[in-house]
Amino acid sequence: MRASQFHFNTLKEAPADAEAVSQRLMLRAGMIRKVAAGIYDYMPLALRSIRKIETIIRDELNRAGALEISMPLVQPAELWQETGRWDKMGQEMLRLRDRHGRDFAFQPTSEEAVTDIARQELKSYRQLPCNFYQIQTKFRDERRPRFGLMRGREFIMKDGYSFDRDAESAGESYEAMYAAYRNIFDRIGLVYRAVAADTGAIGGDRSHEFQVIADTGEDALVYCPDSGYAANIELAEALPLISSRVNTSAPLVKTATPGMVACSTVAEFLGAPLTTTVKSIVLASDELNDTGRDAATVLWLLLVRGDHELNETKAAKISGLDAGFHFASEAEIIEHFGCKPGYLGPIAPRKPVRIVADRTVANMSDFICGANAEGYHYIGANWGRDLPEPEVVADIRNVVVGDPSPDGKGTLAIDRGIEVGHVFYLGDKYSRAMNATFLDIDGKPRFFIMGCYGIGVTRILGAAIEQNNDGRGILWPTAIAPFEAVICAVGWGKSEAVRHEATQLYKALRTAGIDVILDDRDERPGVMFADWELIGIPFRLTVGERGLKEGIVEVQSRQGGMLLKLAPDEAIGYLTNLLRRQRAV
RNA sequence: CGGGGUGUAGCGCAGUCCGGUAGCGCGCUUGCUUUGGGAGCAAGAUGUCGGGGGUUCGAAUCCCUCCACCCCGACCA
Repeated sequence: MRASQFHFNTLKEAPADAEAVSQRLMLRAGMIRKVAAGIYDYMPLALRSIRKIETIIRDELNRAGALEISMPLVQPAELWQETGRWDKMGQEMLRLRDRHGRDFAFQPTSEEAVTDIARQELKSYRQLPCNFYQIQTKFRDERRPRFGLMRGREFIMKDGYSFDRDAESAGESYEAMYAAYRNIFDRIGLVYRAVAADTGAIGGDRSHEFQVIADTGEDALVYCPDSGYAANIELAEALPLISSRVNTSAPLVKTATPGMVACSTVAEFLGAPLTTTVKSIVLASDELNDTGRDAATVLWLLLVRGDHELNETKAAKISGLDAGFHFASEAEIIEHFGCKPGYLGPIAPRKPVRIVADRTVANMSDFICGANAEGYHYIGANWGRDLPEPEVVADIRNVVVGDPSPDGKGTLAIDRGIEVGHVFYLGDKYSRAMNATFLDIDGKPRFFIMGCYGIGVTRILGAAIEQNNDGRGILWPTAIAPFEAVICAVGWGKSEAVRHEATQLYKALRTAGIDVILDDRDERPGVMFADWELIGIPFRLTVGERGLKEGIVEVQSRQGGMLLKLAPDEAIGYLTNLLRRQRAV
C-alpha cells in the first residue's frame, strides 16, 4: 500500500467530547469517526486492525473445531418471546417493526437464533458435539455509551455457542474454548488475565472472563501471585479476617459524634482504628406476606467493617435479597431506624430489620457503630451482650489488597481490567426454554447442554490502546497493527535516488510477506514521523538522501530502543526475522 | 431513566451577560520559497451560529419549545 493512495486524516487536537485515551487517539489518528452516541465509522486504518483480530479469532476457533455461520442482524420477536427475553432485555434491546407491523429485534446476542438452528439441524447425538460461531455486528442500546469503542452501542462481537449431549462433554467443549481463547489472546499480544466470573442466575462454577490489564479498566481483578487464583472482584471470596471473638472487656457507651457521618471521620474523631468501626448499609426488598398478595417492604441492615465495601453481587445472592432489592430511601430508613442515615447501627432499631453481618464483622468485639440517634455512636458494642447474634453471617464485602487468598495460599492483589472475552457454561437454560432436543443413544429426546463464548472484537482495539500508548500516540502490538511497518521516504518529490531505493525496499518487504505501507506523500519528515507515531505502526524505515550517501536506511521501533542504520538488504533481513519471531508466539 | 453541562467552518475555540448582520488557531485550495522532527510568505475557499417558534426595525446574542451530544449515578463483549 502506498500512502498517497490510502486514506487517513490525522488531527492535532481531539474532539472535546472524547474522554478515554483510546477514543482520543483513534479519533486523532483518523481511525474512527463518531456518527452518533456509541456509533462509529471504522475508517480504513481501523478496519485493517479489526480484520487482523478477526483472522486470528477465526484461525484459532476453526483449529479448535468450531464452525463459522452467520445469523440475521434482524431477528423475529417470536424467537425472543420463547425464552422470555423479549420482555427481560428491556430497553437495551433495539426493537424495530417491518411494514406489516411485525416486531423484530436487532440482535444484541444470538442464543435464541442459534438454539433455533440447533433444534432443527441437530437431530442425533451422532451430530454432537457441535460448535457454531459468528463474527457479527451487535447492537445494545446502552444506558450510557462511553469511551469510544470500549462501550459502544453498535460493535463487532464474535459470539459462539456449543451444543453437547451431556454435562461432561459440555465441560470438554468449555475447556476447548478456554484453551482457544488463551491462544487467541496470546497471539493478539496483549497483557491479559483469565479470571473466574460470576455466573449470575445460571449457577455453577464455569464462567471465565478474559480481561486486558489496564489502569483505566472498569473491572477489578483479584489474583494471588503465589497460587494462581484469579477472579473478578464480584466473585472473589473474602475470608473472615478475625478467626474468633475475643473476650469482651469494654462497656457499651453512647458517645456524641456530632456531624460524624462516615466511618473514617468517626474513627478519627474517637481516636480509634478504622478497623474497629462497623459500616451500616440499608437495603430494601419487597416480599409477599402470608396471603401472598400484598407486597410488604422489608428492610435489611448489612454490616461490613469500616474499611470494607459492600459487594452488591454477593448481597444479591442472600436468600430474601435474591429476588431483587434497592437501596433504601431516606424515608424508609427513618421509619425503621428512627434516625437519618449516618448514625445507623444494629442496636435497637425502631422497627425490626433483618441484620446481615459480614464474616469479619460477625467476629468483631468492642466495635463502634451508629446509635440510631443523630449525632451519636456506640463504642464497645458486642454481639450477644448488647445486641442479638446476627441473623445471617455471609461474605458480602469486596476483598481488598492483602486479604488472604481463598485457597489459603498467599495474599491477594488487585489489577484493573477491560473485559474482552467471556466463556460461559449455559447448561440447558435455552434448550429447555425453546424445547431444543436431540435423540440420544437410548432413543430418548434430551435437551442440548450449551455453552456460550464471546469476544468483543472492536473492544479489543480500544483495550489494546488503553494498555499501550505514550505521549506520541498508539503502540500497537504487531499482530493487530494496521500495518507492520512503514517506509518514510524523505524527499520523495525531489530525489530520484530516494524514490528508487524506497520503492525497491517496499517491493522487497512485500515479497518477504511484510505488511508495509510506503509513505510517498512527499511530506516533510516531521509530519510523516508524527503521523505514523500517532497511528502507532510498530516499525519505521526511513529512506533519505542523507542515509543513502552512506549506503544505509534507518530502522526504528515504535516501542523505542535503538535506531539502527543498516544497508537495505540487512534491513530487510533484520525486519523479516524479527517479525517471523513475533508471529511464532 | 434521574441529576449537571455544552451546541458557532472538518477539529480546537472566541463572540452571547450589554441585540447592529460572524471571527481566531489548526486543517483545506493555489502560487513561490523551503526540505531529516508537525515550514515561511502571499492569495483564497468553507458557516441552516443544533432545529422550530416568538419578541424586535434588526437575533449567534433576549424568551419559549423541541433535538443532539457530553459528564456523574444500580453489570456488559
